[in-house]
Amino acid sequence: MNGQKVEATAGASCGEVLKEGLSKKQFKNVVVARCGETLLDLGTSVPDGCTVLEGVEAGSETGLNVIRHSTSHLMAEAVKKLFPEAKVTIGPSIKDGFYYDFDFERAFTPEDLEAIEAEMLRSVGSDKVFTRSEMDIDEAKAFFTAQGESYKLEIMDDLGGGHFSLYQHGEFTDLCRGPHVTRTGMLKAFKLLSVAGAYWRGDEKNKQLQRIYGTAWDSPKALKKHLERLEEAKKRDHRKLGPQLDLFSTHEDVGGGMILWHPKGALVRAILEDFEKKEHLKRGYDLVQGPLILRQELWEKSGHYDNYRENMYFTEIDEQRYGIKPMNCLSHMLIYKSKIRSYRDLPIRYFEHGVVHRHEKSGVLHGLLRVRSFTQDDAHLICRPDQLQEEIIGVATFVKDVMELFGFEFQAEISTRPEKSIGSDEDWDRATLALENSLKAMNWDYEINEGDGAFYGPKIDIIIKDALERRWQCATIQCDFTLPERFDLVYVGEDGERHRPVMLHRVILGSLERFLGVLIEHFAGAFPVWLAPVQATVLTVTDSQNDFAEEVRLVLAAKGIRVEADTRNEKLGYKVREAQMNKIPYMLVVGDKEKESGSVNVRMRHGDDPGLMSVEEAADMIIDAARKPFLDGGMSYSFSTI
RNA sequence: GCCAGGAUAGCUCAGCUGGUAGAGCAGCUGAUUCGUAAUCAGCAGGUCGGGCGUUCAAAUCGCCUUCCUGGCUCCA
Repeated sequence: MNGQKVEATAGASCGEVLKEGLSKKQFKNVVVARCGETLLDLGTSVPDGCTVLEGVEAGSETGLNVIRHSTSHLMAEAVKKLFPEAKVTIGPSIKDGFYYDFDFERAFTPEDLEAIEAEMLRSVGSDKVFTRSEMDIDEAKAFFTAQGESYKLEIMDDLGGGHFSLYQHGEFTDLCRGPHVTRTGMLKAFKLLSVAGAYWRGDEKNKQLQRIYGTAWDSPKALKKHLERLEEAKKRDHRKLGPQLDLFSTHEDVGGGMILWHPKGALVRAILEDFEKKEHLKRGYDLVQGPLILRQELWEKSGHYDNYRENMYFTEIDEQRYGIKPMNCLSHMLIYKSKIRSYRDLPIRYFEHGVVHRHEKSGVLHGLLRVRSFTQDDAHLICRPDQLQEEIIGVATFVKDVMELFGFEFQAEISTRPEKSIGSDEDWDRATLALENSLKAMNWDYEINEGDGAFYGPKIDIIIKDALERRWQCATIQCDFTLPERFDLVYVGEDGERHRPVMLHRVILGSLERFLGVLIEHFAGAFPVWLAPVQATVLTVTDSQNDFAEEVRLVLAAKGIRVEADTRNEKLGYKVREAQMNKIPYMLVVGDKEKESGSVNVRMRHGDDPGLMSVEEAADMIIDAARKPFLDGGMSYSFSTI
């Protein structure tokens, strides 16, 4: 750890060696040892040939993983003690904590969790030692058969191999790779959080187990901080802030996954849509618009009927079946097909804010982030194969410009061919390569998700995170060589022959609903000035300034600023508080002094106080603030209600 | 869809083991004319998510259903 040299006697344990080489304080903080890439229990003897042995600190990422994993064993011990009939399955460490899945007849209740936690604390109090042992497969099988732990037998069959390691502390022994902390006394900062159903091996067809989630840290202080962070994130939750700021609501009678947009929320949407329409036109897209329902035959032809029928809404009238669109591509292709296209016409880029309906399973609905009716900023790019890469780069650049405008960090993932898919291997390879090359040309980092592509082609997904660090896909760029085939899209080439174009599906914000949900959390409801539904509010001190306030309001409104005047018979502090809670960027206070001099006293929502200025100056300041984010990115945009 | 938990006034919540509802804020009315996060007083507001049942009696117990929440599975 400190580069100290220690003469180790043969067969000495990692713990003994580290104790020698480290100060008492340092050693106390060590949970496991590391030799090269290998993690070792402190009780394990130093392996032959290991020349550099490091101590892994409790607070490090690796250290926390070990603590969380050990805490999951601690929990399993407590569960087995309280509920001996429960069968254990798996219990890994995860981000910020751990879980363990149990097969148990009855559901665990919140009271059970309390009891389990109390039992865990008792085990910590008796400071039991974690010991590792090894068994060959027959021995191990006999052991777990005797314990009645059938899931462990299944796991061993899966893993194969002749030897298994087991970890025991107190009465509880688990099949486990390790490593673990040395004593239960080292686990002192954890909390059980929730119970949830989880399928054995993540497969819907298997039995549903009960998963208990918990969080664990290296110190009570770190635990407390984490719990506070969760509280903080809850305050930013768009499901709380949205209705609070009067942006949207839902209603039981409307149905699950359906959003009602109130005036302020609808205004924010309108601004976003207006910005996007203008930006698309600048970047060589055409605006198009298709109908909400299309005949079922069309969905059969596209393959959606076969692949996604169970997620589509249908309706019938005059003995004609219609599908409510879950995607916008069909209309766009039919627009393309409305006349003969030359190679000179390509690329063609059709853009639409398309409202789509998808019957998402009831359990997945989640605020604005997963709904059944939403608007996509959808485009279809139809191009020659030689233009494919350039088009992908164009879209990726567009995505980057927009994400930077909002200040989002994002991750890119490429998804390759899934099992259930159509098209030739050659097409898939070519398209996947084009996606990869484009991201390389953009200098983006990306991960590869093998087999995660759409059934008709590979894709790039852009992932952003919500307040609780849950990941949501927004932008996506998908290659498609199936639909051009099925719909017989063609263009006439230089050679006078008919050729097959390539199609890209892509969205930038993705679902406007989802994007707004993430935006609300990202800004904690305090939208940037250009998006704020109300940009300024004029606050009077007493009603003798009401006339002047109305004058000020009219001056700003005439310049296109979204402004209100609060002339209610309330004290100034009351009005300031309310404006602040509504996250209105500018408060323009007018009292007798301001009325006299034709000025306003400006206060900003985060407490900044630019002070006294003329009405004109205030208007310019607001307009500049609204334009700034675009100028920074080399774009320009203004939304005006006049 | 599956497992679990929940729904009481516009909002946040109280209402013990059944005796047919209560607070604060918001709203309305009045007083107050006030300088940067809550002025005071009064008034009004709920078929306790919906339906069925048990009971002399249901917000409270049981069943069904809608919606929400935490996960799992899924996400063209």
